[in-house]
Amino acid sequence: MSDTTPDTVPGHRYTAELAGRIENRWQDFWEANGTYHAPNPVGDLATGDLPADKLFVQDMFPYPSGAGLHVGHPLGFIGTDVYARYHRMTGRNVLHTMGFDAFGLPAEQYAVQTGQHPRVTTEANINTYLRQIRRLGLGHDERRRISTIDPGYYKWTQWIFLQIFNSYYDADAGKARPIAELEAKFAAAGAEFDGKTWAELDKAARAKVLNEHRLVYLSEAPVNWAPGLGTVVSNEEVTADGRTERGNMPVFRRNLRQWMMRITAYGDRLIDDLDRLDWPEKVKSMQRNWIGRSNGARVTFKSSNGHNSVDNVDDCDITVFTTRPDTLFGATYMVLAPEHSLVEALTPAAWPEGADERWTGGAATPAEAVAAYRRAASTKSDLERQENKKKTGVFTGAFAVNPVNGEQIPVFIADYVLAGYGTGAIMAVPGQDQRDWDFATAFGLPIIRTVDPGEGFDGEAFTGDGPAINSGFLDGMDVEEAKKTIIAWLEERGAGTGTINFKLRDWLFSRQRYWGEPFPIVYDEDGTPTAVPESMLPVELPEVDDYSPKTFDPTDADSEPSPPLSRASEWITVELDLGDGPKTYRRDANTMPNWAGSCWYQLRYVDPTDSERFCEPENEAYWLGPRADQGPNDPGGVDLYIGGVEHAVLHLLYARFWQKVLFDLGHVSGDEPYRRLFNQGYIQAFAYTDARGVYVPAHEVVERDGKHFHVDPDGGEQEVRQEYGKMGKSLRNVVTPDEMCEQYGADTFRLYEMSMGPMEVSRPWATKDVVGAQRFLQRLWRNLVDEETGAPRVVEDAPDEATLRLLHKTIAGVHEDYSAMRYNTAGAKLIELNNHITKHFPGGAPRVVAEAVVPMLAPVCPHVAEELWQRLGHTESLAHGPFPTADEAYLVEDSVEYPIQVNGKVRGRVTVAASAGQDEVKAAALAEEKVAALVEGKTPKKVIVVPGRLVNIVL
RNA sequence: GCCCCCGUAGCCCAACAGGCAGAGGCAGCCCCCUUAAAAGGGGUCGAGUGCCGGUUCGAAUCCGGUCGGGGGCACCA
Repeated sequence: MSDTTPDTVPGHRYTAELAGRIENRWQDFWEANGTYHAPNPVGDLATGDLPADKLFVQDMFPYPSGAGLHVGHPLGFIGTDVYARYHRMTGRNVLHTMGFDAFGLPAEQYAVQTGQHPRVTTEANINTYLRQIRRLGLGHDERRRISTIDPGYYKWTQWIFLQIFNSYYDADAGKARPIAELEAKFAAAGAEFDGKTWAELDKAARAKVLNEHRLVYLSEAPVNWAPGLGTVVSNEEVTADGRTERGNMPVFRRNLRQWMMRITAYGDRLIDDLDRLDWPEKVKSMQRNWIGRSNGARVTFKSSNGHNSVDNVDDCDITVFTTRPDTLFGATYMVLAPEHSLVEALTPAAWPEGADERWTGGAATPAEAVAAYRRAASTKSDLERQENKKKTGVFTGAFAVNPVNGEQIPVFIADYVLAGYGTGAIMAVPGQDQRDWDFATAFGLPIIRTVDPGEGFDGEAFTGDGPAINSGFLDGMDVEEAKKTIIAWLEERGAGTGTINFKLRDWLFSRQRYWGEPFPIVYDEDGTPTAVPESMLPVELPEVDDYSPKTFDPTDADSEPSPPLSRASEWITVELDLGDGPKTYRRDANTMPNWAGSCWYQLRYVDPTDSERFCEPENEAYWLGPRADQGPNDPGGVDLYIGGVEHAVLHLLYARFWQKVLFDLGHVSGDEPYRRLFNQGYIQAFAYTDARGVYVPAHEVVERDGKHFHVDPDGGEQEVRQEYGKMGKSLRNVVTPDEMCEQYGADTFRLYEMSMGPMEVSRPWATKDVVGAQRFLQRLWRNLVDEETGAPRVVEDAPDEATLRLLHKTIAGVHEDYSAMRYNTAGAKLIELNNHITKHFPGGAPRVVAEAVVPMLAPVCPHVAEELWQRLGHTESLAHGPFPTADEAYLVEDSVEYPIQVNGKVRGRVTVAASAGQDEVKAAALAEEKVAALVEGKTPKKVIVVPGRLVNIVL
């Protein structure tokens, strides 16, 4: 390291130590001068001229974790910064900043452990984070920093919640509307609700009706209950193996009264509008997959059973969703999910005559069999239910009527049918569905093929296309035609309808935690939820003694959530006058999920100080509105949004949903939040385990002959095993940006990260490679500054033609690379140019070259670029340019060297004037010595001249 | 099981739209500087593009198959 031999290093060499001084100085300068302040059209931040050409660049909202940053975290931040700086230098008004998504579980859990208020630890973490990112020289508009835990911010999160609460989805118009309009419609149209008109309903009854239509509503549906966390979580937060994404706790389906957001109303638009977005295909397909739209039909099967146990016989009809209504003639039995609400009503008192032993599970009555099966299913976690692919189930004792042929078919319950998808019930067609085939085989149920699988088919269920058979009036039709025909037939008879089904379910929006936004909702004595008036926002979090929700044994499925806010007795009851005079209300004790704050933060970045509105319309339209230059279908949104792919369905789906509601209600001008999305790759790292499987510090490992050895500080050495993956404390392979800044400087670190590969690619961290970036900056520095004296060493003479050509080629290439986020190749071009300077100008760089190369370096290495710019004699910061432009005159070559291929192999080269026509090139190629020898009087079959590229002679 | 992405020097990566496989960095090697060493300087070596086949005058690039790696979804009716 440089500090070991200070006496031999020239005083003005670009060492880590000098870089550190330069970086500090410029960070202070930028901050003091508001260098990165981007003016708004109106309001507090309307400072300075407003360029028409703007760019909004955004990083995904970071959570300020207590662990601090490792070198992987800033990759995306530096990428957006380079992009922002490049565009700022070319004259655009660039909005780039960073705030914090600061509510969340880790801070709360830490608070529970230490007894410290989560705000205290969160704010400390934010300060650490800010210190770390400041050191990297990110050009953020500091005035726009926001934090979701700030009451000035979450006031508006609550306000948006109320907008959604006070809306319904008008399916005919295909958009959200104020709930007041629906109320007026109900009042005017004389609509009836259980035989009463709107006017006849009392307040609570009206509220109940409206609750059924609101975009945020209270629901009693089954939710994901995680006893180990003491809270419910959304479907998106449950992993495929039925555990919580955070905390890895088992999740159980429980009927609990919870807030839901009606995101399903937007299913079509959320899918269709993906086509208008400039997003990675991968993310789009993940969203399509998650939303899971499928076309099919709902078909109702009448059931005459159940009247033994329940009075209302009509209620026993079973509606199923199917994507294959064409196979209805092959439906030989039905299956309900064990949790299906009709199960009890359907179940008769006794088994029908001769019920199969396999069907009854050996139980004396259907009720016993059903109860036993339901009990068994409910104690299984989702994972267990999925793992066991062997079909289980039990007969309910009931039958239903197949509407196409009047056949009585048995009704089962089985856990291979999911309660939450479709109607929670299916018609089983074993001939065309493998799952049904498996079940039918296990239970001895009939199998009827309704699609001809063709000669020689020896499989089980046939899911392909073919002519319908055994299907009455459908026989002979292909699947597509049969579907159309049967849907029309069903609709005519009122037995079914063509329909679209979504896998997407409504968004469970309440959590039983402390550290989140309180709901701006109170309940009256009837338990009717009412919005807190806007004037009373924000509803602030109360101080409490105990931040933890009541948690339970993680496997205790029967436990009940008990949110911490419910114990804040002072806060929970409140006296309000909501129009009926002062009354006592009870506050909602839930908090919003972590995703709430990040659903709309781009809007607040735009107008962070506005106290009247969440965002002024002029500012919103300028930064986020649709733009004519983006084509006719432009949805608007952030111009470049960079983050990891892990938020593909959670945050990105929720944020799109909120944006669409705000758009429908006229609060914003664009209907998508993020026009262009880009997923950066991850920085990964090697980790090493010794013979015991214990991780050893990665920096103490050396490689020899493809083997890895851990060199103990005491001198011992042992072979270790290499793993590749994440960087993390427990893997003992963390490298921090702070260390890199200390050892090399922030500019070197930035340059190294950007040159490791293209932005989207994941790559391994290699500390030993960082020195390459440092050497380049040292060489560049040395070409412009005398290492002994610190004086500039540029020469005023005009450079030669070849140098100018290279310079302008570099300028043109660097422009392209920066716009395409190919920072690795931009860096390589600058190194190439610098190598040229080193070789040809030992006395110092020509000024014209120096004054171009420094600004070109600035987006990646802003500090050293500012420093060099100043030393070249400039007094203005480089942040807003100038950025050099290429002179076309130097880009066109006078002459071109053509490689000459004979039968595809290069055999020689000729140099001809760039203006030469194809015939001249051809003639020159054939005249070339080695080529002529090969051709030797033969007449070539073909001579291909690719202008500017090569010549290929085919013999 | 289904879907998507990626395989180029020892390593990380370039190669516009099919047209000379190499821009850049690390490591290696040689030389210079140095009493010496180093993350100081200069230079140099290095792969025929995972594998098989096809299309083409010409393939890293397009197509089919195959192997390897990564990711997403997964009883969604």
